[in-house]
Amino acid sequence: MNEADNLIPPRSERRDAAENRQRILNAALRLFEQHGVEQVSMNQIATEAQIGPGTLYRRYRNKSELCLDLIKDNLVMVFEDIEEYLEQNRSASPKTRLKGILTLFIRFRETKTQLITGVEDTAQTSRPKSRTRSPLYDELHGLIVKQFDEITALEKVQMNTNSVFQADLLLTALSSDAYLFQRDVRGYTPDEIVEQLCATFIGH
Amino acid sequence: MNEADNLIPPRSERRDAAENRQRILNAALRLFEQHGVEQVSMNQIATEAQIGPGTLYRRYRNKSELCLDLIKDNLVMVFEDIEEYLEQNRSASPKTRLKGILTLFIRFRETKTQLITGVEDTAQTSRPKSRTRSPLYDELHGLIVKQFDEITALEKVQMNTNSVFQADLLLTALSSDAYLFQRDVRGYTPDEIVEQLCATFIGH
DNA sequence: TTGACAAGTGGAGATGTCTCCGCTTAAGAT
DNA sequence: ATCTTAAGCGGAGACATCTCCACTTGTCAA
Repeated sequence: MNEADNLIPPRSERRDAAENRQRILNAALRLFEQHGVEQVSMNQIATEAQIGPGTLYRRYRNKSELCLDLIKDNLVMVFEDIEEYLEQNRSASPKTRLKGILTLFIRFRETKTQLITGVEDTAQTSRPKSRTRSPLYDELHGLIVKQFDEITALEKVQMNTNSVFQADLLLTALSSDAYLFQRDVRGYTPDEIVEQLCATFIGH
Repeated sequence: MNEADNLIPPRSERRDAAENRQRILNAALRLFEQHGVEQVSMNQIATEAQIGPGTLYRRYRNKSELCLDLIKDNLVMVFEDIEEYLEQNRSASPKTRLKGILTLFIRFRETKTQLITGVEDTAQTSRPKSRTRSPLYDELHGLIVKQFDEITALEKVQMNTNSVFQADLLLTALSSDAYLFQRDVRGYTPDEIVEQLCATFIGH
């Protein structure tokens, strides 16, 4: 069960609905593990969960949302880890702390590569033009902006670069597309990618 | 007709095949203009061109390839423009030239936004895992790497950043996803984006 | 011309996404 | 217990991508 869900809606979930939710999650987990996230269709998940396609789509508008639900808990944990790290390294330089954040995030990324790619794949037909990013994106973005701002404040030199822009750029480098390209085609290890990113965004 | 095509294959195209190619291109152009690239399906294009779906897919494995064919000529022109620009600014600093390249490319990008997005959308089912990039990508990438290398050579300070990595990063910022996010959500103008990119990759 | 055959065609159909809507059922009110 | 009702269900079906393969047609050599 997902405790983060019942915070906003005061109305409780119907018992049968809750059961179906579990069936879906279990079925998806099973199929993803067996065949890989990309290879599994919403149809298969519905069949495996023994529900109709309509029921599946009522809860998750597409595979992307389903994947997100499957890593939501882990995502929350990562942010807690990062928060804790920042707590314990309050005295460290912002540059060090930024590197710490990146390392933590990429470590997580590596453990959930397939699901994260699944989350980002919103190649669906009915598009509300998701030009906008998720709240999760915004949270990580905010953390990074903060580090950039502290770096800028520390060094007298007035950077004429915008922290928000830089953070966006840094985060697109962590998207599945860009990240896996660097790792699998360019052949960098995760640590080397962190290294390169730090070198790019915070000189030497 | 597309003169760039007949360079490699010595075997000529059958007459009826050439005609169908034209029908496809014309139909696609018409429908794209009328409804927008995203809204048009391969089926619609086949119908409009009065050919079977199989014939369409024989020539273009997906909409992405079709879009690429539709801008290939323009793409070649952009590279010629860039080449010419570099020619005429041989004496300028590499930083200036890099900015020139970016400006030229983004200007082109703005004129073909929809088609470029269409090219990048490879959300198809049969994936040979297109982790690799196109030759077009590689060409632009090479140009940018060259500028970076010249910048590094000029300044005594040994950058511990890899030009290849930096060029990749710069180019992901020019992908539809990232670029349109900056333009439409963050609200930057094309020129401001160039400005930010320059500020990020080549200090002040 | 004609024959052979590679190249090309088209549409049926497998599979997938996603919606619509009539039917069912859990849950609070009476 | 029963009634009401909104939440939930599920499958038919619209529409999309993409493949397969029996059939057709240009093209080239003889």
